[in-house]
Amino acid sequence: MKNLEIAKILDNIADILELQGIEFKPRAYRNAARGVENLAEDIKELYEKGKLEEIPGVGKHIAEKISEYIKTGRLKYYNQLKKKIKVNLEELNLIPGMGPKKIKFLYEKLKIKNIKDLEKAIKKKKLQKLKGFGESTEQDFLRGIQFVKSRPKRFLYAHLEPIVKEITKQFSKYPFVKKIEIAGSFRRGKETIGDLDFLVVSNEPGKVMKLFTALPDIKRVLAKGTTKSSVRLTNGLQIDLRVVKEKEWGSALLYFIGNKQHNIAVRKLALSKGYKLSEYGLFKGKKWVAGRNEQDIFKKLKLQYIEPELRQNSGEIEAALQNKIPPLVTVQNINGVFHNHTKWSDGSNTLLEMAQAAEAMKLKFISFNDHFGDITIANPLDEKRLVSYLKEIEKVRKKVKIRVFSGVEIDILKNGSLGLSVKKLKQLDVVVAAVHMATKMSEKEMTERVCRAMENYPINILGHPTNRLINTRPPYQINLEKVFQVAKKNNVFLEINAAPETQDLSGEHVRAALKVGCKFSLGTDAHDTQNLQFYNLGVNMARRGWATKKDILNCWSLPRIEKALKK
DNA sequence: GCCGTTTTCGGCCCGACTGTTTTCAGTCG
Repeated sequence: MKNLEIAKILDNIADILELQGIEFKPRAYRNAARGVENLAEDIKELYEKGKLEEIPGVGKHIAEKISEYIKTGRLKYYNQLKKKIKVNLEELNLIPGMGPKKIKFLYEKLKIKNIKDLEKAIKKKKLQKLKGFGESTEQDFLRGIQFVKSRPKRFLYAHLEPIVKEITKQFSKYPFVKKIEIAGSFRRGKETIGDLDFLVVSNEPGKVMKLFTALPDIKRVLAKGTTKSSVRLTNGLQIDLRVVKEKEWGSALLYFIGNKQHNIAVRKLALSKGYKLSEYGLFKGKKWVAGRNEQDIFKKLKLQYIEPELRQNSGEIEAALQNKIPPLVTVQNINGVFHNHTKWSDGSNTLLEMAQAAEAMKLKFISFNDHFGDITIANPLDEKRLVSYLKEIEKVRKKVKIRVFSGVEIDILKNGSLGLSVKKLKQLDVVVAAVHMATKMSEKEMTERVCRAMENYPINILGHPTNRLINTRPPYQINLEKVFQVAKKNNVFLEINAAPETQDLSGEHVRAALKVGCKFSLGTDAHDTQNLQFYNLGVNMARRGWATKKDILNCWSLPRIEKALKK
């Protein structure tokens, strides 16, 4: 898919136009970039159908440019723009506090083209002599350069969850903190988080600011205002906190949860209905009409309530206008978890310990799927050990009150076959099949490999369908559209793998698969008892993909699950 | 360059914070 590639080019064009001081056009290109980015389908298909102008933000001229790029692999307009500018925009833009105006000014005055030039100029104290710049600007940029060079990757949701809970708990203790909630991408349940955004209601914002800027592990206070401050922790994490009045809570939450594109779209909708929306409330002229809670604002705008996970301006507003937002699956809907490992392969707890942990978590079932096959690094089961494994599971069943499913996570081999016969696979409750090795195939080969397995073996669940590892390993090349269709046809549940660094399928993929009519299974892929708790991450992905409890196997009743697993 | 329940022309989300100023431009979210 060229979607992201094209979105990036449109963004770059916007950057260059902005640098040239052109107004509004950059915004048009950015809107188009967001439209392309949010597409659920391959842009090439739209191009072939002549439907590029149906993309939000794409009109006649941008459609022509996209066509040219798809057709020829090049874009004249973009190349000409790039020739005109001499600076490394992308690089300089990364520095906090550096924007198009300053980049242009610094190039005109000091011929600064990139970070290296900037560093040199600062060392020679050249910047502070310029109008509008000073010594502290120099220091800010220097720190910014350091930050860019040692830039932390985006944080995993699971790694920030304890910090979010701790800060919320600590702040709630103080009587001057009436309310505190997390907003931003964390609240939207994204798999990775850039920074944390907290929202607080208090009559004494000064005290809150003081408390906030005195958090432990702060490396630097980035901004300290009367109602809004930012800090950076020693681990590189930025945290923003804003204090609002009780009356503004709803409008502020809406604003702070975002995302930005969603906010802009809602504000535009408000405008079209004669209102003005900001973090301070919904206004008719100068009159405040709503803002105490989010529901009031949605009601005034004649919108169905939109769950935070859906807020990214990818159709949720249109759906809410027609009351078509489905009831999203919740953590409480999850009755049990699939795809768990034990000491029998590469896990670190016994079958019994894992089952007891699941029972203690009030789950109604657990499914054991230790590795089977050639993945030697994971100490896989073979046919002989599988017999003992199943006997052991039988013993565990007598010691816990929850349903214990037997099964394996079996490798999908290079040619699309599995290392166990159809007959033996049918004796297992739950067969998870997944690709683990020989992952560097072409898209066509990989797609055929996975589809062939689903067509020829009694597979219940296709494990981690793209095999990505966030921040570490890209997904393998595979035509998911095709995989979804074959999965649907063969009644294979698609896994939403909930392991913190996996979270595969992603929300976007879940949504695409739902459109095909697929069903899902939430797998914890736990390798110890601690990891069992992370099924909420899978729920995040499911919710971001618009899934309801009807779409997720884990939410069904046990008799219905057993029936669905029959091969 | 895009878009339309007042518009095919004339708008384009909105406000806080910072640094360098003395009233504001630039950046950020």
